[in-house]
Amino acid sequence: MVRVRFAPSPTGFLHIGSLRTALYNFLFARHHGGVCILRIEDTDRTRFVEGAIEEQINSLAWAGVTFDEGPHVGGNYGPYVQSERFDLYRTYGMQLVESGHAYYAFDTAEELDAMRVRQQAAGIAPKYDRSSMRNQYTLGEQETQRLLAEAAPHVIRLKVPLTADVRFHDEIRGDVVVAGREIDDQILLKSDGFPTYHLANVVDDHLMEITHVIRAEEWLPSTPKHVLLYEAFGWKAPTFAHVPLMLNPDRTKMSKRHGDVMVRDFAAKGYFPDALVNFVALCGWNPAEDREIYAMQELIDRFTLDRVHRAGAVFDYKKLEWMNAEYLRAKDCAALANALLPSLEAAGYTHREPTYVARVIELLRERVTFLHDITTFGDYLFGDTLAALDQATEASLQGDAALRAALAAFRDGLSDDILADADAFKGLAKASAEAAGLAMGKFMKPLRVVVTHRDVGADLHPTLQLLGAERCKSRLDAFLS
RNA sequence: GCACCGUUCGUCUAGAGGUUAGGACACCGCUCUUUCACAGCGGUAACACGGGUUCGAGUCCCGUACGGUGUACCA
Repeated sequence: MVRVRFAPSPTGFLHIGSLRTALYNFLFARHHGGVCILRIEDTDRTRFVEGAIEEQINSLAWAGVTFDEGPHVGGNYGPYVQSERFDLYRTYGMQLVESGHAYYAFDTAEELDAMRVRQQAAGIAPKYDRSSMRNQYTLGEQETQRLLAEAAPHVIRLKVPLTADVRFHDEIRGDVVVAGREIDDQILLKSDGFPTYHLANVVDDHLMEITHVIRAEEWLPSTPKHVLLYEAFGWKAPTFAHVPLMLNPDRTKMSKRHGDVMVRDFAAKGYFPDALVNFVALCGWNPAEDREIYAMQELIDRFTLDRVHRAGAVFDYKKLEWMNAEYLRAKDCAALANALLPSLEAAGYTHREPTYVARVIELLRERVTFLHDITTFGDYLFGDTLAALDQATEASLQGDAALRAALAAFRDGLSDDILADADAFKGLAKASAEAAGLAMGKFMKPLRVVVTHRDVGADLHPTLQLLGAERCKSRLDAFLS
């Protein structure tokens, strides 16, 4: 049985990169009929943000990523919040001390800083120096016990075997080998008693029977420590898969400075969740087909780890926009109308009967990226108070006698019957223009401007048809008067 | 600095020794459209570099360069 987990820390909103990691876990689990687990990694109390857990779960749910086990749904492997598993980590950490795989260290932050400064000055890699710092080995058993007895602040560190290489297989990157001498004696239990990520994730992944650890590439360098921990405990390590990072245009780790990066930002901007999921799924993975649009179930059917790309992927906002527009064009207009209704009401528009709104959407959606664009793009269809025309345009239109004559003739001939028939509409427009000695091009454009106060929009005939003869006439009258 | 990972059009990618190196976004044309868009058609544009291995290398090996990540009592 495949069991995977997405393990965010509650330090803020859900990052788009985290969404993708969660999505890959979700797709992998569903593809294999396995279990997808949400685990909260809140072992750093200083970075905890109130409400972040709920916020992240909401973003995930919005995107359609759901969990079979987690703090919000329960499960047989709980609790799913690490701070509620506090005692567990101490127990396992001590087990390692007893078996000789970990040890006590008493160094202060200042002493550690000094050590690093020394090492950098000497041109060597900053790494805990087990033989010169204040720890169980340098202090001796007696002194260690004495310090512990008087409750001196201390941490538990992993005793990394210096001689052997650590090797593991990554499903995406292949075999990875790191020399033991390169690996730091990582702190396992902090002086506040909380575990570090490294201890907690290994203990929990084992206890929760996680089979595949699918996480971001930034974890690759610390994976050897985790492998060492599994070995020290005598546990079988899960299969690792480190997915590539999502990048800024300058190829650094995706961050705020280059645009929106939080899932809620994308939602607020008007992206459809299925479009965002579709896009993000294809950012670093693809099923090798000549198509781009995939529904969630289609992603599930196709998702495999061996098709995850190895290099980081620059996040292309332009392509995301294109994809959102694709979804906008494909969705059911009645449903879209329902979704648009609240903002139409908020904007105070008068014409917002659902079937009418659906027809407006049908007419205009080919021209916009977001559903809410239609609110402003089609304002002349929803309301009868038109956007102000700029002075120069107004003046030149008003000053054109031939145009006024043509518009008047058009106005007089207009009826819903005429609008119901494309040929009849065209005939009327043509007759009106010609009678005033106007070329069609000199008539149709101004007609659009006068009726909609905009120079771009959908085809004029269906637009006027949607408006109805009455509303068209009153706008023409307003101009002519 | 050191460790690890990576490198195919501007971007996302296909490619698992023999391809005119394919698709998508973006960009540029043309067609359609009495507007803008959509759509259709067409175009510009890539195997980082150097050595091997091989009859043959984008594909395999080794270097180099460049980039990223990591290097915390953060995850």
